[in-house]
Amino acid sequence: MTNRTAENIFDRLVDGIVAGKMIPGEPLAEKALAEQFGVSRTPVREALHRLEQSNLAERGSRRAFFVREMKAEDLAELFEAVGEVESALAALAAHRLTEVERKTLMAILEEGRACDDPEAYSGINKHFHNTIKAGARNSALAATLEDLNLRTMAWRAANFHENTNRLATSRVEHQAITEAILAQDAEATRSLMRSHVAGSYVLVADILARREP
Amino acid sequence: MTNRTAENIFDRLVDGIVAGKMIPGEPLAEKALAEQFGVSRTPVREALHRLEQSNLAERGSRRAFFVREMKAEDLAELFEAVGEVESALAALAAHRLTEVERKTLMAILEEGRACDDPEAYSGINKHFHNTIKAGARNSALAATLEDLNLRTMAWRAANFHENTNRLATSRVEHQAITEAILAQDAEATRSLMRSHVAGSYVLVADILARREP
DNA sequence: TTGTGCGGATATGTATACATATGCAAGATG
DNA sequence: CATCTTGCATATGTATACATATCCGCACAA
Repeated sequence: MTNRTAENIFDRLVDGIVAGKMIPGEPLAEKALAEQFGVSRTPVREALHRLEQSNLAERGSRRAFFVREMKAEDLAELFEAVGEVESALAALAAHRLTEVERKTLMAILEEGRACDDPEAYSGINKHFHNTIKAGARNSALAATLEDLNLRTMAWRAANFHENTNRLATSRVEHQAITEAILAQDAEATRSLMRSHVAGSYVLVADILARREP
Repeated sequence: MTNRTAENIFDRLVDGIVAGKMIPGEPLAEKALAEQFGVSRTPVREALHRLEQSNLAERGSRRAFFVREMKAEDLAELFEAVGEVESALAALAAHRLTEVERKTLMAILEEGRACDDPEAYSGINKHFHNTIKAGARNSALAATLEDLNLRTMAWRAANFHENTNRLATSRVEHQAITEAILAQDAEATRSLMRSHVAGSYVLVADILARREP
């Protein structure tokens, strides 16, 4: 009786969209998806509604769902929002990190220094941001960030693969953020984190500019 | 063929929870609600899922929905999150408000000065915050704030009715925030807005402390 | 008396049938 | 020939029937 089917459909749809297999603007018809996944329309409906609330799908006329179009403008807003929320979390973390987490952060920096593979570094990067997010001790804000990040993930992924230059920059910025956190300088932390996220957006903007000239 | 039924159920459930008519911890059984509203389980299911995503309901064992319990700790996190997001929006608005919006803001202050009725002031307060939210030109962040606010609304409402003292304080703080925005001082705006939201929380914390001693 | 296990009751998950609204196309009419 | 109207096709919204898992109570045994 578990909700596994609907959850499963949702996850598969998210994967499809995030991986870019489902093109923005593509219609998400209940019947077609139900047939494709071999289930009835009911769990598909549920998954689509969750997609809408996650802002990965939107509704057009006839109440039909579509993969959400991402205009350059929307993406810029999204990254700005991520920057604001993540920097707020980091500022809180500056005063709230436990000793264990501080050591974790330093260990992550060390690990990052020894890593030249963009793929592997992506994991280290996640660990870094997750540690800060957890250290802020605010689950409401953390959940908010996760929501926002879900929508930028596709772009971040595309980004890291194309650009190894970003790796070195990221390393330096992580270093600076860590230092500010360890110094419990909330305002510096906030400002550095905001720039860090904005920096990761610049590349995305480039990709976007090349796609829609 | 509109989605009116499910939407309607959702709104009514939100109202019920926000108005405090549905007690936290109270089970939300599909069948019972369906009978209560005179519809089938299908739209009720949809409404409950939306409630869950809005964090107004949660699931227990047996996958049943309950009105979400709000511990003092959770509420504190929530208000902190609201403060961070709303202050971020205000900081952005400091540089992005249109001339029309600036004048609106000043008009709202004027209106607030002439208002001693807490009920009416609540509307003016909303208008003030909405103007800033809109002026930030970031719909993703604005939507985030709305999500968070939905969950604090019940407490804010309870609050304003009990305390007329808060009205004068709010007026002064709005004045200060407006001045910072008009001066395009993003950092001052951010800091003032954060305190403003935190201040509105203090009263909620008092109510909470009296309820759970 | 207490603990374990089985079975019924019940609530949720899924499938399907039916209702209804929207869009498109074809035909009639000016 | 253009435009409006009408009807059908199709997709979503809702209701209901069926499947299945969880919980509770009762009985039986240690």
